[in-house]
Amino acid sequence: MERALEVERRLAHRYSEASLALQFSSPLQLLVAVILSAQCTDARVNAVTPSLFARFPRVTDLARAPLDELEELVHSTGFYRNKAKTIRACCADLVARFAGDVPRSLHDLVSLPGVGRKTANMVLGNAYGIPGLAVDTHVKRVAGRLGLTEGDEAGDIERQLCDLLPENRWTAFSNGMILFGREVCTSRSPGCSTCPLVDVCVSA
DNA sequence: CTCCCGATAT
DNA sequence: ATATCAGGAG
Repeated sequence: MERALEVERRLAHRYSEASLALQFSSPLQLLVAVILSAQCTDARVNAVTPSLFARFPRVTDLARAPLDELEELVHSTGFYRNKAKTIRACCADLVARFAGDVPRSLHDLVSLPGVGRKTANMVLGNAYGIPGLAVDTHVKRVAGRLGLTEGDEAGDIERQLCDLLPENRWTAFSNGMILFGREVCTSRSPGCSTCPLVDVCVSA
């Protein structure tokens, strides 16, 4: 399947190597930002994280943060009760089991409350430079339309895509697919008229 | 499979 | 009005 490599090459040309719309300045901040990004735009997350991290700068602060205060700070991202609870529980777990550090393995990351494969791979790739291919709603949709993957299950799609690409391209690929899915191949409209991938797409 | 849930584009 | 948004837990 040469098409996957061609798609990756064009996405890499279109976007810078580690292009990510979420703002963060540490692995912990990225972890929290990705938890907040569930069913929410990155712009909305970026609007709340500065005040969140100003109020609770350290992992120990987040681990002991009053729930109602946390809920208020993340309210506009939706699912705010779950997210507040999850962030606090996750940070408490980081303190209890990992000396307050964000782990560098998929196994450990996924063991944290509120952290699934998508969040774990995002942190591995973008905070640590460890190969990780995050499959979110955009990657799932765009890869399916391009004809790179079959099926609808995220874990399945992750495996298929990882098989098609070298490890050192996994993170850039998923970052690029996500931005591309936001800008061009959106859920509402594939945008084929201005798509730079029409010639390698089975759905165009 | 359902629930969590506000903000935005269409 | 409604579909969708960098998901994960029970």
